[in-house]
Amino acid sequence: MNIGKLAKHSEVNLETIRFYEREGLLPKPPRSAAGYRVFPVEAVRQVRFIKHAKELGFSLKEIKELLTLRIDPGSTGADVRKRAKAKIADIDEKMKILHSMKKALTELTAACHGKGSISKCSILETLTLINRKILSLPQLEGAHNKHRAERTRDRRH
Amino acid sequence: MNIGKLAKHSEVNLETIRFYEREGLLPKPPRSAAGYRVFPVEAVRQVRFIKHAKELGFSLKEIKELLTLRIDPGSTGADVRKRAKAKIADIDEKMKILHSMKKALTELTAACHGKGSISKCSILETLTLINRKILSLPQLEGAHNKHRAERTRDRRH
DNA sequence: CTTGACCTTAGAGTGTAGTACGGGGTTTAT
DNA sequence: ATAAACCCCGTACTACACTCTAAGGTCAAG
Repeated sequence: MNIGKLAKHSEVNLETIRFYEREGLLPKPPRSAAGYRVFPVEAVRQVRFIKHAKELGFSLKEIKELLTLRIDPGSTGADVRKRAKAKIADIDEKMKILHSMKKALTELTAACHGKGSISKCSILETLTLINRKILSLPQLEGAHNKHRAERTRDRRH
Repeated sequence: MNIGKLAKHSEVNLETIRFYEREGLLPKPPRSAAGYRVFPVEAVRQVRFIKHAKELGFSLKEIKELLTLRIDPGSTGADVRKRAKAKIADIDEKMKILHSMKKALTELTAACHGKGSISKCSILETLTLINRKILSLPQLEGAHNKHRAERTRDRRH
């Protein structure tokens, strides 16, 4: 498969393939006699993986780390497991946040059901309720904060 | 709360707050007599929401859409529900992909457990197995495709 | 044996999302 | 009353991730 076909099948721009190759996210493919890149079928899967990971907010640097998770000279199985577990933790964190967003949106659709109170039809209202539980908003240590006399009266500009 | 405190509590750069305000992701806050922005406590939640959504690969444009999901003059409850449901579908899609990535990583750690075959200790190997099932890789319409004259210029992203 | 769709490279340009800088005014502590 | 630590605005700069252009070589069809 040459580069154009790979780009089409993995649904990215052709230049993106070359860019990923330069950046080390794709292995350098063998070349035909004329110098054309010749990709194996698996390349489609790999490009799609990169694409999906990007859509989930992973940077190319992180994705590269993910893709190079393997036993190389210098890394042990234990090391690979450790790094994989760190990535799994990242993923769990993302899932938790997605879950809370979904919950907020679901409650939003319920709240907005026809004749519900208008003021409840904002995701911010819902978030205020949901996030308090899920997104661990610390209490802003407000109580013992003396030097904040809120004296915003009369001062010329 | 003024801008510095908000930035600190929401764990973003101070300039980012001003940037979000300019971009319409944060409502313009009232000002003190001296012209200082005075934010309500809820602003912390909103900035954190933006931050989290970004980490999940939502663009600022999408986040703005999420934040403005509410009944305004010109949008009905049904409309809000429709848009919320579209966002929920986006979230479900992200969750599905996260799930497959997690599965790949989990199987990877299992495969690499000590004395497993070295060649199995690559996420790419695992992905090859997993994605076939989950990430709907179409069959590349067979090797019998000698003649493909279909024109497909450009893609939207 | 030409046409047009493919491929090559180097390098320039774009869009998104911040981040920093300069030159000033304000607030608070000593 | 002066310094430190805030804040204001506008503009400029950066990093990242592409995306395009220019100038040319390759390949299959007609």
